[in-house]
Amino acid sequence: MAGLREKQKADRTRRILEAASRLFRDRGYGAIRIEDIAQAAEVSVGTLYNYFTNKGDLLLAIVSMEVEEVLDSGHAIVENPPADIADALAALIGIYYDHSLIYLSKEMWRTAMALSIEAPETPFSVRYTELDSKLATQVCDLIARLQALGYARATVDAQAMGQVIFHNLNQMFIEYVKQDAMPLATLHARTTRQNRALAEMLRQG
Amino acid sequence: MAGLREKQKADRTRRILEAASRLFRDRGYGAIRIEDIAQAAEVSVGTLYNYFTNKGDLLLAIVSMEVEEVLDSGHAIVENPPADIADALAALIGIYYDHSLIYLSKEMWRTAMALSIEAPETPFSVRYTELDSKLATQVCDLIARLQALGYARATVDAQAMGQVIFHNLNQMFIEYVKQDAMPLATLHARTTRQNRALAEMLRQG
DNA sequence: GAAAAGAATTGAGTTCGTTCATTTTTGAAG
DNA sequence: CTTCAAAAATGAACGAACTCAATTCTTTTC
Repeated sequence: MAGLREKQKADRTRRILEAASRLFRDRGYGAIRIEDIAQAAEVSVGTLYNYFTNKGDLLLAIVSMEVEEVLDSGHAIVENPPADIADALAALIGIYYDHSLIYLSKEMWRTAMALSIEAPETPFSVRYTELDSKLATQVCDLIARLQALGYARATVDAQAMGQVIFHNLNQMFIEYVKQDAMPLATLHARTTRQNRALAEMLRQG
Repeated sequence: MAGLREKQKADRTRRILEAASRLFRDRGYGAIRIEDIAQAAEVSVGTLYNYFTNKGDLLLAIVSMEVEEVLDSGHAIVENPPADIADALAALIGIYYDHSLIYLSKEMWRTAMALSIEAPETPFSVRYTELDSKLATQVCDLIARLQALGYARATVDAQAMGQVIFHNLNQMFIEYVKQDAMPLATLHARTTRQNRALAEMLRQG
């Protein structure tokens, strides 16, 4: 099972991902050539293409790892949400937004989101879209949980509202990464205003 | 004012836009080379680059014309909206969605939206983002109008809600163009469900 | 342990978007 | 009408992503 071939394959994958991750972050996705990554990972250009379908898919593999972490972190909030709807949304969205720029630059996010729209059939584009869909489900789960706990009106369509809230926070994040000058605080402030409007309507009573 | 130089410039711009529009639509954005467009428009490759910063910006110029039309059409709905909130939203969004594939293919939309995220500083990317922002404002105006007419609760933040609704319909449209197989009817059905949930909470009483 | 099969690596070659030094065209001045 | 300067057009050259025929490395078989 763990023959030489398997081991080498895993090792090369790791080296490529590490090299690409560091180079993209330090010098920018656009400034890095495939040859640079191949050299840093000590493989040939052709080999790199045996492991990832193209430059963009390599980026999406890196970004997907980040989204997986965020998805994990969000779980705790859904399990045990703050009693107020606005607070609960703020807590979950805070996790999403605050993790975002720890390992990835705005340019990397821009490129990744652009690619997931432009080339949605690529392996890691499919993966990224799946993860996005799971994030949406997580927001839906939060709304349902708030309803179950009696913090939100039970009559509203939790799934529909969860999707709306997720699509909004997603689009707000896109606007944020589109403007290099925009600070994270502005993103938080704007999203909070929108979620307050939604929370007021969702609240019991 | 209308010297030979001006006339030739306008004529070349028109020829380039027409050629690109037709070729992108008929054979796909990705399948068309800059040289193909230049040949069809009877200019050199270099000249094409004097008129548009790059291939993507040329596409965004074409898409922007489409968005301008949609924005115009939407105006009438805002001025004179149906009395029910869900109906009013359906009417406006129907205009947006139904116009979308008359002149543009899904691939063109995918590429255009991807580019507006990936390269937001390019001239027609800026233009496209402005138009998007005007569409958002149009939705906000509709909500405010419904409030003024007494069809929607006056206590909710019309601007925040308008943005949320717009971001949702935008994201739904992205999901639609990402899947070549998805019919327009599915997009309508899904969005209608979400808007129904929102409309119920927005309704007076 | 040698040999054959098959899997994976390699880098030179191809393609296409983009640039830029040169040439051509236009409009203004005398 | 001629001359000159500025604006615009041109296409050959460049750079980078991606491909593929030839080669090298693993594993399996006898």
